[in-house]
Amino acid sequence: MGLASQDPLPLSYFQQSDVVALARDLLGRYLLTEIDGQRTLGRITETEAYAGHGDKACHAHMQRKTKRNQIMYATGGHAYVYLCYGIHHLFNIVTNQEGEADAVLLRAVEPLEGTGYMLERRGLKDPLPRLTAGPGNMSKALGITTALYGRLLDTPELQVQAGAPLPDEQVATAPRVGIDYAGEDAQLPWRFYERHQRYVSKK
DNA sequence: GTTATGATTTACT
DNA sequence: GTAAATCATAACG
Repeated sequence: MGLASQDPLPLSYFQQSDVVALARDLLGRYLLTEIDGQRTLGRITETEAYAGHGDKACHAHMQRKTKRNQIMYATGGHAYVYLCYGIHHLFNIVTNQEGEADAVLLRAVEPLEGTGYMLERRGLKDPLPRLTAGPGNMSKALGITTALYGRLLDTPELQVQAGAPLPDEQVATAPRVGIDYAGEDAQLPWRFYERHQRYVSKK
């Protein structure tokens, strides 16, 4: 099995102030989970940036603070997981400093390790793209649920490793998905994904 | 207390 | 193309 193990990126990485740049930079890096003793590793292929109070698509728009989104106001490096449509556990990484409610939504990974666990969790026989493409599918494959709400991303259970950042020519941008209610902010090109990659939710 | 709804996915016409 | 699934949270009264 294993690729050589890597150290997790330090929490300071997630405390950068430019959430859009960070969403782009996360492409190509490795997301590791070890839930219930099941180790899975995926290469990040799709992300979206949510820019705190000034972003109409963000749960923290206009400084909105609720029980659900309060962790967005913590320091970068916390996990923000919430249940969407009563079914899907969507996984975000909180970024920036305390008081700045920015986050990056992780939407897809390419399976690298523990694919058997991912297939079992998803009820699939083959590693079709939908195994880990799409935020709900990705979380389910990696065992991420709201039980991880507020967890720091520097533990054996949940971490991001350096991986191999993507060169610009392999990065595509697009408007974010499923936020038509956000008016003009729905047009912002804050979705990032790897070109020519099958483990991506939409072209 | 009651109601509306969603940063989605899947199945079906 | 449309619709159902499914429920914790948020908004409202």
